[in-house]
Amino acid sequence: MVRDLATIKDVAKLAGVSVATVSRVLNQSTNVKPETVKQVTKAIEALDYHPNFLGRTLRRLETRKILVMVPTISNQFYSRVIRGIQATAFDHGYHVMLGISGGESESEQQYIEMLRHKLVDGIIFLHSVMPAAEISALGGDCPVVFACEQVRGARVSLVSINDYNAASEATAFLIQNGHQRIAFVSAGDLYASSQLRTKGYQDTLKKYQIPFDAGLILPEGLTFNAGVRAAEKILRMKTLPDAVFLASDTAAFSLISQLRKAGIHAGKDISVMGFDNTPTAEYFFPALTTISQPQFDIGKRAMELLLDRIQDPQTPVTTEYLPYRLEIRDSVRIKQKS
Amino acid sequence: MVRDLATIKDVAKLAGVSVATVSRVLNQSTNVKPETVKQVTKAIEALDYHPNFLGRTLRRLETRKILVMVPTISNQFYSRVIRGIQATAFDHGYHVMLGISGGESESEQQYIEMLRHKLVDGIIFLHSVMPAAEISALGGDCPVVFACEQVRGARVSLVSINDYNAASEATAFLIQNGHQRIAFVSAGDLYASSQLRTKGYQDTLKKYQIPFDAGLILPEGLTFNAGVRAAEKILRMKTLPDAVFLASDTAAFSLISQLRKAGIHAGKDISVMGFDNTPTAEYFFPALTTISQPQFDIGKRAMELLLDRIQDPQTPVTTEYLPYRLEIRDSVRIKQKS
DNA sequence: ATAATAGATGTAACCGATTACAGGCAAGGA
DNA sequence: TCCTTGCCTGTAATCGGTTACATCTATTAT
Repeated sequence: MVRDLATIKDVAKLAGVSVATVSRVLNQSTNVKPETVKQVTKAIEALDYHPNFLGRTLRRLETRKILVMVPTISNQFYSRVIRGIQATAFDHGYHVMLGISGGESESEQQYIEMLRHKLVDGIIFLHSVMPAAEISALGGDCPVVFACEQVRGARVSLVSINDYNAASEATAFLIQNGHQRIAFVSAGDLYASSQLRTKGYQDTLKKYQIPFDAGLILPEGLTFNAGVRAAEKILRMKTLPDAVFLASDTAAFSLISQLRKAGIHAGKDISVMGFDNTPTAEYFFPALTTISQPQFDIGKRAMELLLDRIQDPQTPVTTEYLPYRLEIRDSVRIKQKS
Repeated sequence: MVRDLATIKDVAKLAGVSVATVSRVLNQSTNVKPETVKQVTKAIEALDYHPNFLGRTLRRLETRKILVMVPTISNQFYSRVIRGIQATAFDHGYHVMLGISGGESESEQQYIEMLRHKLVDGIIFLHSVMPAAEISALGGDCPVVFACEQVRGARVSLVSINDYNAASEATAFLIQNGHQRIAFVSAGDLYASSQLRTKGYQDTLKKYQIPFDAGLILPEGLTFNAGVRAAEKILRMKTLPDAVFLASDTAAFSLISQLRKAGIHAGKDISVMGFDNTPTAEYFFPALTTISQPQFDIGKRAMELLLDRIQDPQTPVTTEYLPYRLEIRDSVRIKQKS
């Protein structure tokens, strides 16, 4: 029994007024007699009437919904960012929808279409596969903000940590603690952040005059499977690296696990450095030394920037780097001072 | 520079036909001269026209979008279910939006409002805080399916594992392997699945004539923090339990970690059984013995049921239990046969 | 040759709201 | 008494589509 919802017409009829008057009551227009307001309000309650979003949006061009585009939700990293977005959105009367693109262009386009047609007021990208030019164009037309992940050369606002600096610092930390042969597992050129992290790693090696060995760079990805594959490759190396630096905690977990099966223990026989500080990192064994990103704050700030752009599309494009922190736990051997 | 999108009128004007004809071309109506189709198609391409969702939806009452309502995405458990939903949705030309309710009624209501107003064609609930009566009413009016988590007494379709049987089997497994004092960490009465698991645990103890100790039930929740709290309580017990059975892997991870800090090693000094088989479980140390749910298939099946309901709202309500599996790894001590 | 039929297209109502504009009415000023 | 003013409310256009119905033309049957 699909009971049709009451429309503004039904309310108007019951209250004995025109639809315009009902609409005025709904939108708190001033010029309505208090008596009429009461009539209409009564009718609204009697019919359990709720304004239809579509009709309203079609006119108003405002939905008070925003979309967050993520490539996947398997990576724990995103959950705290999204919480930050959501909390801030909620404070401003906005709702958050999540679009999972799977890193596929077609899927991503469909969600963007929603923005173009005002089914949502804006999008926060946690990742995108679109070319920079397209992103710049979209950002010129619609409220769009990037968080965590940038697309090189795109003219859009960004909230992130400085991936280059963070990776540099992590690498320096490893070197300062006596590690020389440092493998690096990243997502290759898929993610701009990954590229930056790779560059930070390489430049820091150079800075410390450690010869660069291309064989130590393993562009396996950021997933559990990536860590498994990386472990296989590492176990096949003639000499084991002193340390493995991975561009994601997730990959670090499975790598550590696989190495352990081969009798190599992270934190003792080999050092492992992660990236992201996902919720599991502190409970893993050994507790994962990693780069902690202010995920919640990144989300919060991204939402704030998006709200600015929704209010005034001409808001200038900005890039904000938030502070990261090296989270020292047990998976990296520390050189004893003294 | 907000460039307005082309509308159907613009296309009609450029092609020199009426909007009706353009609409017919868009919707592949048969009665259009091939020549005219070509004209219109050319105009559509020239203007880079894409039909506006809102206008269309307002008439058609169909969006080809569905919503998945989750309490949180911090729990890894959901990601594979959602992947199953998404893959199936995609195969049928549907898009998936994710609504994160945070377990809050108000937030949940807003998303339901989207369904009521046809902003989405249906909802798959992975959790709900609504009372059963309300859910039944909603299910009577709109396409709604529950997955993984049920609400007792609600008349809606459900796809899940049999939580009672699964918990019973897990408990029996612990007992058969020599565990007598078995603590149980659950979400209390918050989740129906949690209640069923608790009952399975209790009934199995009785079946094996193990005296029930209410102090061994710890309704801390399913999160990392829940595991930490449970560990604290367990460490304060006069005699340590032989095993801890937790209603979520997530809580199991942090519990194991906290116990280790106190010198108690899961799999050796104490057994730990999880529930869900999240992606991390196999890489954790010790690898987590847990109940594996067919998450992907649950999602897939839920989406299929939802599609049935979207096509024909009168489709009878069903409950489908999918097979679970006890995933035996290293966190539970096994009694040696022989 | 005429009527019936099918095919192609246009007209206009409609979905559910918002809002510019106009009209009605009462109060106040000349 | 008549006109102006302001408050309240209704009419109708509009947003961007879809679609029932009407219209017109060309084809076929009789």
